[in-house]
Amino acid sequence: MNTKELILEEALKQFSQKGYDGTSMSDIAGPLEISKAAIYKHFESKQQIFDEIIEESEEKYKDFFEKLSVHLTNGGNKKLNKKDVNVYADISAKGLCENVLTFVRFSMSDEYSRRVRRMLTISQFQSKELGEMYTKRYVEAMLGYDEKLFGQLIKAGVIKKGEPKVLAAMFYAPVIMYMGIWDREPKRAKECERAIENHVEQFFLMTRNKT
Amino acid sequence: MNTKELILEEALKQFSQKGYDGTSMSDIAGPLEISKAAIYKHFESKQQIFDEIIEESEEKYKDFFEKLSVHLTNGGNKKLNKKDVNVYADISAKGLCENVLTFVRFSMSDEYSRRVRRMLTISQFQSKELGEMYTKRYVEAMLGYDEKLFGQLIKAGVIKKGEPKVLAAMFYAPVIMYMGIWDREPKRAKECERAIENHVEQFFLMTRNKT
DNA sequence: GTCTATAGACCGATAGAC
DNA sequence: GTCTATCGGTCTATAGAC
Repeated sequence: MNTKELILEEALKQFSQKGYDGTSMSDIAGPLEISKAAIYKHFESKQQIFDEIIEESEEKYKDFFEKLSVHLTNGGNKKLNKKDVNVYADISAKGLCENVLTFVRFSMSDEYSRRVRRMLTISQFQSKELGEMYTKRYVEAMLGYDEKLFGQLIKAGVIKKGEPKVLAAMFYAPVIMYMGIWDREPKRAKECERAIENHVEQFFLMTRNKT
Repeated sequence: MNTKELILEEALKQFSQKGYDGTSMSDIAGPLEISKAAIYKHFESKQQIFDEIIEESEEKYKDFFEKLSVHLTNGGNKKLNKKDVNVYADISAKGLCENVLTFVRFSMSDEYSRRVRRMLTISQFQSKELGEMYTKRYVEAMLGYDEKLFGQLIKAGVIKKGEPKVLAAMFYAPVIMYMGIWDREPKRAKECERAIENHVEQFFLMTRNKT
């Protein structure tokens, strides 16, 4: 790994722990055992380091989310005959659960994801752009995905009637909530993981139509 | 208002916007048109200002939440005969809605509450204590309250069966989620308020037993 | 309890040698 | 592309006059 990438990695680590203002150039240079001056051969300013971290994370996030959403985009564009509906819908219901659990497990175990999320959490009020980015990434992306899928599941009669948007919030918001506790209090990781699994399971028991 | 209180007020304003490290003593002294040195006649250090804000907010928070929870503590200890159950439960269901909407409206319109919540949001990873305080105040307090009430509503047969804890999360987590968007993007206030009202309404349509 | 002045440390960023 | 040395500025906090 070259020096520039090492700087980005260390800066993210520091920013996510102590925030932008709480992190000095020495804090970044120190653990890498280089001088502050060396950093300025790779970046114009401290702000530029922050900006590049955000930019890089945006690309990685998009890649991850595209892969995660593959099933939906397939299903959404396909016209189904009546025989297919139940099979497809059943897969979608299971897919929804697996999907959100995959998202949670990756988001909470991957150190890079955790650091970016922490950094954005403590920087969300720094600018309009960062606030909007936070909402899009950690709220609306999954919420919009779930909303579409719930729309399909309702049509297919797999789950009881309801507004897809409300259902999506009832399904996904508790997941965000427990991830927040998990981030703030890592010792409660197991408890939060179980709570999320239990929530996902109970949600489908409660909303699923008996057939 | 005396100088010490003015300093606490201005410091909270600054901390909630720019964070602890992003706020200097000059930032606090400037708007009050006093010198930095004057602040040190009232506080030993910048950290002490922060600590006193937290301490003061804890008291105010407890007072507010006690008042909000009055109905529950009455109902929880009272033994009800069968005739009372339906009346009481119906009041509780309405009370739950009114309760959470009162909480939301106050939390989002009161400038002091907004500032404390913003400050804690961007400080939640600074220490174990602040992280735990955030969870208790903005997640577990209401969640625990709702859980107890859902337990009663299930017993009374007002709403369909389900784990009270899961129901409480499905009810309250979307509220937190929309409050988060509201805080980050104030121009979406109306949209978030409507979303919360709609969620609360739909939730009871979906979970209520037909009698 | 307020001020001006300043100590002393640290900040982000640069100059110039190698 | 790394270093040492340093610049100009800001930081928290204090000293001492009024």
